[in-house]
Amino acid sequence: MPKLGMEPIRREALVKATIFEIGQTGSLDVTVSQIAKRAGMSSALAHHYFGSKEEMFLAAMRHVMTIYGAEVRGALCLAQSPLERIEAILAASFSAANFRREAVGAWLNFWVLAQSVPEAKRLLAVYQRRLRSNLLVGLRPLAGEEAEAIATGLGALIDGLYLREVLKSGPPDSGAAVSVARAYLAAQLREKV
Amino acid sequence: MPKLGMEPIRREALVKATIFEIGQTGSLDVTVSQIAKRAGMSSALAHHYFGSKEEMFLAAMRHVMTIYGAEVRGALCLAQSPLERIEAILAASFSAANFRREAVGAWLNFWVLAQSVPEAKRLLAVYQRRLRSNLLVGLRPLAGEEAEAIATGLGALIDGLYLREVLKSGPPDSGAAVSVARAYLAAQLREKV
DNA sequence: TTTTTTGTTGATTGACGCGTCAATAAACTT
DNA sequence: AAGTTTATTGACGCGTCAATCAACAAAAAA
Repeated sequence: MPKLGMEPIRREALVKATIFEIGQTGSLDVTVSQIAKRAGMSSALAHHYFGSKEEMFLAAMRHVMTIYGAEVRGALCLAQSPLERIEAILAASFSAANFRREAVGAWLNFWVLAQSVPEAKRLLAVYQRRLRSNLLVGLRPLAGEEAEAIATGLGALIDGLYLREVLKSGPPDSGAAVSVARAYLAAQLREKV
Repeated sequence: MPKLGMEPIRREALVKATIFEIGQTGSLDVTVSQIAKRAGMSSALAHHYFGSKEEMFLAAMRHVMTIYGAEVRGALCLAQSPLERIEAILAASFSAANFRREAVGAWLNFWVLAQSVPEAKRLLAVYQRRLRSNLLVGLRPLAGEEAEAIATGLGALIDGLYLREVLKSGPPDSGAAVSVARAYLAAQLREKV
């Protein structure tokens, strides 16, 4: 009994199922049938809405990055000072949400995907530019001309800390990651004076 | 025309071919036939020497990490001072060898593999402990008790910088990566005084 | 010399996956 | 009422792939 206007619903369900299955498997080795089943439809329908599996992956990637972007924006709008802005970004980057199996699987696999799929690389570049720009808004009042260099380091440090927390055995410790990032920042800023 | 003592030769050829193909494809989506062909033998022989594809991946991973370990050791034995030790590690981490397609593909995909294959996770943990320990030898004379914390940050920063250099479009700039790491170090050490 | 061990492969198996297509049916349009 | 668009799926073609096996070749051991 086909109801009209299913497209957005189906697409969203497929995107979420894609992310879930990637997280579950830990790799991009998921079948369209798996995804479709999880989303409650036939694989043919999945192909109807997204032309190919790759399109599903890219849509999932956009979704993950959109969510992360929204989290950061949400945290930023409460920030009152430059330092609070940076703290907000750190908190969002190491939030529990980002350490869920699905998010972890998504990020790690998107890094891999970026190697062979230009569009995936483009999306990652967008994410990095946004993060950098957000950091700079907070850093410029604190560090002036050195803000650029500090932002470069801090951005990389965030990714590296994330990677470490995610790959170590045992539950990730976001507090520790934030502390290290804070220490980096403190050292770089103190140098200013 | 079977010659004796082929096992080590075949295994090495397969390991190198595995790394090459992963780098070429940019993913773990390589077939045993591809690998075997590249290594100049039939896929059946590949299965004969390694029981399964996963074993090939793990052997390849060990190989990549062994190479990297050797590079670091080689650079370290020339180091005369604590600071030179750290510089040596940085140079090795961002060496041209590590930015080859094959090395990049290997590292990124091993991070993904670690999600689902415990042995892969274990190997990565070994690598991280070794890096940390190497850093500490250099850091302790310079930073005393704070060495541990600095090593944690520096280790993560190295991974993060590597990731950034690798994922950006255009050729990687190892000089830039080393500069950022050096700046981090300088800031953390100056704080001491 | 016979036997065993080691090296090697073509062919095969059994399974699985992506993407397509024809067919069905409900909802809108005219 | 007839036609069009949207939603939906079962079946399937065509290809792929990991792993196995039987069989053959050459060196080593007995």
